[in-house]
Amino acid sequence: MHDIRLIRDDPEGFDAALARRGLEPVAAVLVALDERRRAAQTELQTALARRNEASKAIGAAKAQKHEDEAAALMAEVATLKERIPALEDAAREADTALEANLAVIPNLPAPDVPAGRDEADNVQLKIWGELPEGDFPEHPEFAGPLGLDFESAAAIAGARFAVLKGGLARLNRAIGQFMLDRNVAEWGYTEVNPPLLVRDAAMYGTDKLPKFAEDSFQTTDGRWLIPTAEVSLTSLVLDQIVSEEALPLRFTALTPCFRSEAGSAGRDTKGLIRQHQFEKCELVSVVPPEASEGEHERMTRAAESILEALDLPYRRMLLCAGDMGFGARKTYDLEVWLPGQARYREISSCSNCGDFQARRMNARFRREGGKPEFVHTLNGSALAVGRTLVAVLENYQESDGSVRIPAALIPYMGGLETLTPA
RNA sequence: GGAGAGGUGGCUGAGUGGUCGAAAGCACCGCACUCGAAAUGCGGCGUGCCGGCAACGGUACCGAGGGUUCGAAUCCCUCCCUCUCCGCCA
Repeated sequence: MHDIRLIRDDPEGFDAALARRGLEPVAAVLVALDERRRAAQTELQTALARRNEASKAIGAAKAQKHEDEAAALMAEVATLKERIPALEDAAREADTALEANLAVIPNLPAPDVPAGRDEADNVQLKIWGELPEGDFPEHPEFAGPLGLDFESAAAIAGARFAVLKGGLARLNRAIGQFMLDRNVAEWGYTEVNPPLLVRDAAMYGTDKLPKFAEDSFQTTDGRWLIPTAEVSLTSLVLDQIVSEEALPLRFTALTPCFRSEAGSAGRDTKGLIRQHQFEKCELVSVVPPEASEGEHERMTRAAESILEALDLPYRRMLLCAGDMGFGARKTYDLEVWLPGQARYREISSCSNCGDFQARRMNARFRREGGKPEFVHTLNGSALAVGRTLVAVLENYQESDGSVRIPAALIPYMGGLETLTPA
């Protein structure tokens, strides 16, 4: 959510920043809505002020038994009363219109984010690890005998679900546990076990509503299945004023995530890359404004360090303005090398949202003796478990159909060093 | 699921429909006293929005949304949440 006052002060700058995302100018419309809103509010407040003043006078007149005076004032207020409901409606309507228009405008890109339309304009910032040489099969081609079962999943739940069995199921669990432990022990995040079903307010605050309702699943009682633990974790500060000393807040959670994948029909239909349900280990940081850039680097390093610990080749991409998510002002994507596809695929996305989400959810902090200020929020995956499983399978596969277990995961596998086909 | 109680400022907790943004206490800040501190005394101490260079003024907010009234923290309705007891349940 944007601060209308900033748009009012610099409409050209606002539109210029939106243009870097490839969006049309909207400042003029917003400023006009804001002028209408303020005019309506001022008119309403003037009427209310007179009503309040007269009502007090009525009380005073009655106390002194000046019934004629009271009756005259009551007649005046009666005429005001006819106007006030219409003024209230106008003010509320103008307010709602501005709010609705603001709520669907994405965050502005940070100054150091490159302009661009889509992923073709993203910038590779670093590359890590050695790529394996040769041709390798994709995981669906060899993971069946290891316990990957799409047929059962289709029968039970439909397309874009998977059943993992035996050692593969354990490997998936090992990956998640490993990540969660690292985020806590190495990077100081607080482990959280959050609700997976949330209210509208949590979805709205983390900018999943109103624009992306069709991307998530909703329960019959109106709650939402979280599309990412970012929603639950960031909402821990919803409507809060935290003390400055409490910051930074760093939360991590390993949760299932649910996505309808509306609009991705035909994409990634094979394998575990794009599922309706997957696990992800999420990082969320809540910091003072001046700390968010540094925190963004730190968070991204936390995610990278997991790939390094698993010895998975990856690269870090700086997303261009047009490829960033709705709430982000700057995003790094980590892309892991998948030998089966012979390309890098997104496995983590770390975003600095600035005060964009904080405004939507009214999340603030107070400096010593100061007024409340909006916090900055950040979120990142460290990492997506399902895609990490794919990366491990494809990078650690052997020609005999077995898969070696990365050294860091062996303790989590009860000492098992290799997955062998059934 | 059934029955009941309740949601007031950072916290505790008052509040007969009018002068209530709201007593009092705690916490916090400033000042006085003190060599310093404690204790004590005095003063201050919510947030959003609108207007204003500012001082300041207006308005809204006592869980949320409606309603009654000249006027609502207070009366009425709906919803949300918390707690207690019973039932059910991993």
